Amino acid sequence: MSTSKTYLPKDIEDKWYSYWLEHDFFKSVPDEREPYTVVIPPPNVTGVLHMGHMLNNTIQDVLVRRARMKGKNACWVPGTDHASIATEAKVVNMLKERRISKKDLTRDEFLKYAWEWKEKYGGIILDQLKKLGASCDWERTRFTMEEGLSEAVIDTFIHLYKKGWIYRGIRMVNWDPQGKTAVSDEEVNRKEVNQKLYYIRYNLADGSGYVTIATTRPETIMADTAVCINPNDERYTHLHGKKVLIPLINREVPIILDDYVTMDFGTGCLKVTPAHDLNDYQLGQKHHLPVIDILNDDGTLNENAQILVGEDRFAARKKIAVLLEADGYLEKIEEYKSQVGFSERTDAVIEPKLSMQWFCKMDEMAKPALDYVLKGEIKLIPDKFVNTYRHWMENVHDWTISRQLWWGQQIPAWYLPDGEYVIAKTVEEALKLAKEKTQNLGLTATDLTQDPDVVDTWFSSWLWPISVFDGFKDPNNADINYYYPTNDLVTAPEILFFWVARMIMAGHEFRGEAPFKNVYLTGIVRDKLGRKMSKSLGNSPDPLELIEKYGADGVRVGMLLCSPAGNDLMFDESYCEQGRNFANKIWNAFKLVKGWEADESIAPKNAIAIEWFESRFNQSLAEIESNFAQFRLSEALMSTYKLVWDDFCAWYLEMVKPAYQQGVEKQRVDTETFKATISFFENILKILHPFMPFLTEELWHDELFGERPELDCCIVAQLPEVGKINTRLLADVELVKQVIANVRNIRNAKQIAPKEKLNLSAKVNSEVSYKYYELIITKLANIGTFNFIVEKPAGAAGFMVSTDEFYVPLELNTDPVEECARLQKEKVYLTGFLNSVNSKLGNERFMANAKPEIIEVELKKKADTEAKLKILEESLAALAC
RNA sequence: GGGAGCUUAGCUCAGCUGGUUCAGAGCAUCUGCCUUACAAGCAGAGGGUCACUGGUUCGAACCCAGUAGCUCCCA
Repeated sequence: MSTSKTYLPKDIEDKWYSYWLEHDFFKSVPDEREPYTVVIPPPNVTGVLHMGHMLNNTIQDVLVRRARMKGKNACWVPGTDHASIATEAKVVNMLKERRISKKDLTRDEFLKYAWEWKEKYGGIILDQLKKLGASCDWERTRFTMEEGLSEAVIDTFIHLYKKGWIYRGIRMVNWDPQGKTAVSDEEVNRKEVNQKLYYIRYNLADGSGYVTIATTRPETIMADTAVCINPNDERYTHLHGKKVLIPLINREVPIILDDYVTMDFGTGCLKVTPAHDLNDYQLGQKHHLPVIDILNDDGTLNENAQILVGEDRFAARKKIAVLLEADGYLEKIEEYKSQVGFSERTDAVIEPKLSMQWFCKMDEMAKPALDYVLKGEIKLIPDKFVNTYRHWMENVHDWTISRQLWWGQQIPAWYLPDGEYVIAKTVEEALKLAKEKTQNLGLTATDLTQDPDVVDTWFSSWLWPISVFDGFKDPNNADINYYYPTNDLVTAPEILFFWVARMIMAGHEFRGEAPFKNVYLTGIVRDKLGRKMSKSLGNSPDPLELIEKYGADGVRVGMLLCSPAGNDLMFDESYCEQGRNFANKIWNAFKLVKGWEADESIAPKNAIAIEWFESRFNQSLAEIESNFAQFRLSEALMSTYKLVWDDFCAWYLEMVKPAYQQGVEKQRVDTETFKATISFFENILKILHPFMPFLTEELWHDELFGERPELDCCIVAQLPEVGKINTRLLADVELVKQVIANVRNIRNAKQIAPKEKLNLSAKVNSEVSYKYYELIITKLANIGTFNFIVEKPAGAAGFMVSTDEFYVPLELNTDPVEECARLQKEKVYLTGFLNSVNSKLGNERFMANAKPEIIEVELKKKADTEAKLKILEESLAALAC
């Protein structure tokens, strides 16, 4: 082991990661132990590691490593998501660079390229997770589009279709003209955008005047099939039953009446465009209006528009404004703010579009999925998300599951020449069904065409906790029976509905059981200024560079230090720096102890320090356990941090550390101290391991801890159990620490060097036996002689700890005036405090209502304060001031 | 428009059933130290009208109402 002055993570991280892999420490197979299962939220196969993944996977790894160290059979299943839209877009771009157009390829040719791309670039992210130390069972790595998982998707589709929960229909969908596919409501982000509101005149067909309508989308007027006014609008009664001409193309459309129209918005006249607006579509259905679709799939205008054919919708908007203006149809343009939908995947403006799509009914599945959470069978952490979850589940819409893409599971619907369809897993089965359906025995496979669309990616990831254990293919296999339901799911709140809710639905439908017990929702990683980390802002650090700079352990600690459960975290590199410094602190504490050697001939003298640290350790351990039980990871880490840095390094090691012995290679300490310290250190390594796996594993194997068999590794060490806690000792040592701090303070104030010994006199008025702690006090406060007195000495700097008095005789006499002022100030404070306590105790209603314990506390406050005041008075009298 | 949440030290956050010596932590800051493990360190210190206004209570950071600001979700 190197003895460098600082911890150098680079040398050891790869070494130990490989060691763990080679010895199958991450591997899990069912056995008699209790399982602990986590399935990774599968990152996009196209993805690269970002800060959100870092946080998410650090948390999962801490939980998994802890479970492993608690003797559970820990299984963390990794994998990736095929991410239809994102991946297909990447492949299309790759092809573009090679001057190949998707249009010129057959489906099979395209998929060949896509798989090629996936093999080459996909899954980089999983290798990156290894750098972080993720202890996934890599042999279980799954991919949502691999054969078995795709089969599960198809079976699920058929199952739900047979139940009548999947149907086909013409609906207004959210169309992404860039991805050229429908997307679900959940994949549409609404943003407020500054728009223009165009006021356009429509001439009445009979030439008797005109009406003015207001619209943000003038390019769609050619798709209008009516103008609508509110029947109660008195301004327009003269228009009832009339017709108007659409400007520029002069097509005649009726004026219809409906109280849907808001009279005070715009002009009170609404253009009705059923093909390009959801509300207009509903209005059109009600009034039996025709539907004229003037847009192509890519957002350009088609022949139905008659003018501006081939122009993009936004270019057309500008151009038509010019045309309308030129012909005198444009009355005015106003600035207007409104919500516009953007595609989550491509950020293109969503176009409402009528199309034939597949839908999955949600209402029946939502009910039981809601119950799991409301009844507490699934816990959401933090629980504030329960409300959000309920709200969504009670207002759930049917799920648009078809996507006009090739990368994904192709919908198992087969169309017959007459437009009818059958749902079947294979073309053979489809043919059989088709023959039954049509009674036409002459049908052949070539008469059937499979639906070209694929299902939404979430339609495969909602099966993830089941499908990774092959629970569809083989519903009774050993893995699924052992690992399902999983324990904890760690994910981002933004996919609570996309993914978490639907997994619960699928879990209930296909296993009759919730897929997990706890859902830990992490915050969003933001920068110091609270902005979301994003590529375009360039405010996201590269996680791998951070690991390079601060070590994986440092970064893990940094992530957790700033991640309160459920709140967004304002990430800053300085947290990683703190993590690195912590690693270094541990490294150096280790170096200190490694420089020691047990010597039988030295009499043990640190029994008190040892007993104290043992109690302190157990106290912290209890705290850490309770924090973990409540998923307060950040606080569990902080308790650990303080235990190690403050209690172990700053106090314990300083208490027991031998004075420097010159001329020896190793510093000699008594055997008892040596053994205790090593055992403490080993326990500290254990509780640190889930947070800092690499450093702890490295130190674990040092010869200081003795010879270890090959498989005796920190990663599988069993966490210590909470042992006995001597609370009296802990309380006493707190007082002892105060004595030491006060002496140090006097040193500081009087500019006395730490090396110079001081004398200390104690006038003990309480029950505390300071004699017992003499060694600790003299060592840590660097005291020459420590004696006990009954009379206050003259010319000494004094301080009080609880009701005990301490004096440090100084060569330079203390200034009596200064001392007097200090005591007076103290007296004023204590008198005020006593008054407030007395008034409380004198209050009849307090005495009548407060709990007895509280009254007791107040009485003790009173007694203590009175005792202190008495001592103060004596001191003041002695100083004659 | 509907709903949820937040506001405590310069920053990030704890503060559990209203009650433990005038509200805690980490970081940052200030002062002094290169003290034979660690300057990525050590010792010590300072820093708060618990967003605001009112109410309930013997007692409020905590409960209630209102106000302001911020965040998120849904339409």
